[in-house]
Amino acid sequence: MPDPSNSGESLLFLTDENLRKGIEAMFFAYRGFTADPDRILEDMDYGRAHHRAVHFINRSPGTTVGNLLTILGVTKQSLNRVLRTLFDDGLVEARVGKQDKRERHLYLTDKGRSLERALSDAQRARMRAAYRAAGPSAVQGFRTVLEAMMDAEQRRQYQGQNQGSKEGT
Amino acid sequence: MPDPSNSGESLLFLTDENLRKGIEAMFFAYRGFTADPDRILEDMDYGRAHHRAVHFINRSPGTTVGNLLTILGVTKQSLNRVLRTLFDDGLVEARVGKQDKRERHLYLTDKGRSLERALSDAQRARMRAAYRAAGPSAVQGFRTVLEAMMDAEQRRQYQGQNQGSKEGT
DNA sequence: TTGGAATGTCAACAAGGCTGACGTATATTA
DNA sequence: TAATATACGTCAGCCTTGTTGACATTCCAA
Repeated sequence: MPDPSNSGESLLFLTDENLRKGIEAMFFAYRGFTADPDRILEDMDYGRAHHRAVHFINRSPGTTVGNLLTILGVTKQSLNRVLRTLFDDGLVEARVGKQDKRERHLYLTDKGRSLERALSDAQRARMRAAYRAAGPSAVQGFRTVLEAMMDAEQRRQYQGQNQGSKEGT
Repeated sequence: MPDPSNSGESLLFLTDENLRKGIEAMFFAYRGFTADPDRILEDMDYGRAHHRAVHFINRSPGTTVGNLLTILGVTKQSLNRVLRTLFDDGLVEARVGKQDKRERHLYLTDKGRSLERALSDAQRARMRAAYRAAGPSAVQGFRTVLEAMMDAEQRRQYQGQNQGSKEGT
């Protein structure tokens, strides 16, 4: 809660001009945000889609294909194309579920972990530089605004790992 | 400058875990950020690329094709495909430069302005809600971190409109 | 046992990136 | 003035990553 006491006083930060600035900040910053991993990826034969898959499999080892579909918000056909190349290249392995044998639980292999490491090192380096330059309280604000910008569904994914449907692994 | 006085004390905000959270926040928030305009666009035959073009032409009326290429960071072939449909549909018009007749200066038509308005209204509404929920100081931090996350080149575009090469219009 | 869920896969398509090559004004410079 | 460089457009072809639709398999649960 942002302090509703100053009604009319400092609502200046809601100016259209300020909002436009925020919009462009998102646009330009997102470019920077993806630039470093993109450079690494284009040397291999991978793209951003592979990065996302690898990231979330690393975050929640043993997650199912269905979970991943929900998080990434793409169709299974699209995800499957990406996963297949990751299987073929030995970066990800799928184990048939013990309880439910229809499910495939996804894990990074050593090779997969090492790619993940390379990608996230690069991305974290930029994030760390930005955090350091901005300072802790700015970071706090950064996270607060981004969180408020998400759809409710995404916010749940972001905050709780996941809660609604199924518990990964 | 973030206050270098607390060395070692509150550097906790630079944790890998915190950075990972920031990374995912960017990912999920960007989805929300583009969701509303995307919904409008898919009803017409346009995509995000059209949105970006329209946005920046609106921001800097009379900007040249070359300027737009720099800002958007795409190839002229890619931009041209988008611009052509915008011309054909009467959303954007190009005027031959007075000083340099090789240049085309881009302007939104009334129709273009009305699409731009619809798109940016939607996007601003979400941004406004996020800003309001987060409060002014969070917004300050949000902008600071995003700015620090940009490449130097993009930061120049973001801050000064543009300075290095050519003055738009 | 039967319906539906979870998954995989084939095929076709579209948007929007990219490269390379070429053409045409127009400007600038030697 | 002639040569070169710039701004822009366009044709052709390629790639990634998204989409829909259809269909098969396996398995859970009522």
